Amino acid sequence: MSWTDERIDKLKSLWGQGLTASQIADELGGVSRNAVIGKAHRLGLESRPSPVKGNDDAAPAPAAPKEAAPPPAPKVEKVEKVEAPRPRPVAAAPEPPPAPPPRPDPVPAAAAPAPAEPRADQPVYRSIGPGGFQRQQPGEQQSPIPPAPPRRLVPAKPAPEIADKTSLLELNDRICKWPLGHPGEPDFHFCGDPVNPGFPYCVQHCGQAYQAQMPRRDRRPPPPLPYGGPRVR
DNA sequence: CCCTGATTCGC
DNA sequence: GCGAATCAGG
Repeated sequence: MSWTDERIDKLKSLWGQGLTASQIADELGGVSRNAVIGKAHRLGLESRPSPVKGNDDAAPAPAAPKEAAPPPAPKVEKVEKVEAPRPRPVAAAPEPPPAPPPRPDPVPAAAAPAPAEPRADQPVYRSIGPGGFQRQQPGEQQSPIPPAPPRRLVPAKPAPEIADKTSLLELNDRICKWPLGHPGEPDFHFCGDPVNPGFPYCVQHCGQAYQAQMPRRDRRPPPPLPYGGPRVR
C-alpha cells in the first residue's frame, strides 16, 4: 500500500482525533501501526502522549531540583560506529548526587488547622449558581479579584442529538464506517448500517466508495465525497 | 504478556 | 520516503 492523498488525509484526521496508531493502521488497512507512526512523524503530526517519553518538564531526576541544578545531562551524542557492542546509554548516566532530605513541610504546625483546607492538588467541587457563577463554599472568602471567565461548566458534549447515531467508538467490522458530517462537529457520526460483507461499508456506501472506472464521456461529474465532502466556510 | 508511541536505520 | 526492528513506559 502506498500513501495516497486520501490515505494521508485519513491518517491526519484519525490521528488528530486521538485514535491510536494501531486503530488507524487497521482502519486504513494494508499498513502496520509502525508505518502509521512513521508516516505521522514524517508529516510532522507528532506529539501525542507517549507512554515512553516524558511529556512533562517535571524534574526527571530523583535528585534535588535545587537552584544549583546545572548539569544539563552531558548527552551522549551519537557516536560513530564502534567495534565493541554498543553499551546501553542507561549505564552511561552519571551518578546522581545523593538525594537531600525531603523538603520540610512549608506549612508551620502552629497554623490553625482550618477545617477542610482547600488543597491545590485536589479538585474542589463547587456548585454553579444561576447565570453560571461559582457559588462560594461555606467558609470561603471572596476573592479580591473575581476570576475573569465565569463560564458555565458543561459536560463535554456527551451525546445530545447523536445519541442514537453511530460514534467512532462503536465502529466494528460489521457496521458501515461511512462517515457522515465532519469530524469534530457535534453531529459527526458514521453510517452504522450492516456492512456489505467483506467491505467496510454498507451496500449503499460501497456503491459510492467503489466506482468502476467509466469512459470519460459518460463518467458522472460528482466526485465521491468521503467525510461529507470538502469543507465549506 | 498485552498495549502504547518514539526512534533508528537499512532499504 | 518507507516501515520493520527495536526501545521503553504503562
